[in-house]
Amino acid sequence: MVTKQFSGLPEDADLRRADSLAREIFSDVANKWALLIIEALGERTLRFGEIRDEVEGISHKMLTQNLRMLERNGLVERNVHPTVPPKVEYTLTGPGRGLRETVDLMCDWTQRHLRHIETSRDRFRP
Amino acid sequence: MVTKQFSGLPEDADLRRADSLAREIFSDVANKWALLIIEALGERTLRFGEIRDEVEGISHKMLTQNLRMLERNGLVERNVHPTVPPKVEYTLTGPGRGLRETVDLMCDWTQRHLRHIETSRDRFRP
DNA sequence: CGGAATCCGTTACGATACTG
DNA sequence: CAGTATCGTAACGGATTCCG
Repeated sequence: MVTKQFSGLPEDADLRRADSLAREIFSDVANKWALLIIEALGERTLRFGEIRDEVEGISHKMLTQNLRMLERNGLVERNVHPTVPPKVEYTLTGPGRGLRETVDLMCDWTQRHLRHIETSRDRFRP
Repeated sequence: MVTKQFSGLPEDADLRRADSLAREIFSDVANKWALLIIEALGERTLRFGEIRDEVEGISHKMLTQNLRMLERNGLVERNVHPTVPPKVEYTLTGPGRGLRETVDLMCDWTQRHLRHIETSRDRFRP
């Protein structure tokens, strides 16, 4: 994606734009908290507090921050119920579920290689 | 993966260990630079400088740092040729190539949703 | 050329407190 | 309950320099 080389020609202008957009999105999405939130949501609709309970170790602040980012990119849908106390629900959108599939695979990969990585770490001498 | 709830029973001890190990690995791997390096390597063997040229925007420091981390986790193999000037080559290991497949999918996903995300961003009012 | 170490500004992040 | 704001600290990350 990001590894293309461009000439100075004006025709490349939109290619450059697409490429830097791709990089932006990738940077947004390729981070620990975002991926764990997406994984936690899965096919379900969860409230703010429920996500916080699922994603262990995440702080209130990081959760809101990442949820806003995911919403901005159209990967999660935010539904506010005007009740008191407030109830806010989050759901993955179509594209969000698509991304989730790749995160699933990454989690599977992690599980499959726990042992290999553990022993590799033990062997590793800087 | 990370979303399990444990009781206080001693039998859960190794489950906890595996879980926290999984989290560690996930945190290592789910970051922008690591994934871009893995993507850049692909099936090829590349020298340090070649990777730096492929992964645009990465600094000398971030590259060495992430390569060390990937090596420690057994995802890349590092080969030093004792010449002068030195020549150091990096290749994905088996597990590394496995992870790369999931990164490929994530890159594909990014490309497929460029437009959707772009318009979602335009619409988004905080 | 690749790597380590240094300096230093920027961001990430947690803790806390306050609002509707 | 969810969100915003503020503050302090720790980690990130870039630029630079020196070494094999």
